[in-house]
Amino acid sequence: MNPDNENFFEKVYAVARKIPYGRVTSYGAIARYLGTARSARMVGWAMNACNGREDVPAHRVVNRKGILTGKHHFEGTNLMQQLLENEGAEVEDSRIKNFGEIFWDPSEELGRVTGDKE
DNA sequence: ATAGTGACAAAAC
DNA sequence: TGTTTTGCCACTA
Repeated sequence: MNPDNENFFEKVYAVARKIPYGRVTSYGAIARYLGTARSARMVGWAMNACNGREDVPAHRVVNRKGILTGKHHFEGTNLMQQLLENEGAEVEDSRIKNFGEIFWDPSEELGRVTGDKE
């Protein structure tokens, strides 16, 4: 199946699901991987729709500052933060302290296609 | 088809 | 230095 066949949202979910445990990424990173770097807002919006999708770890997706911008959309007030801390992330004041350490870039980890990097 | 929105991002002030 | 504004693209009404 071609991911292109899926809607933009589905693509976002696909990448979000690929986020490894204890890692986080930014909306822009996902958007860029999808080829729509300027639609970072769409990524976040897709997350909003993913509210009912437990398959999508939206709590691992934050803005480029490592701030849990979308925590307001979760059930509790700090549910998103709790989940991240549970995964080993150092979160304080709704912000990931070691964001730069656990940051996971899809375009880097997933690598592009062909597998032939060089 | 038009208008409005939205969990971002980066530039401008 | 922090705050404000625009841009951006895809989706919904």
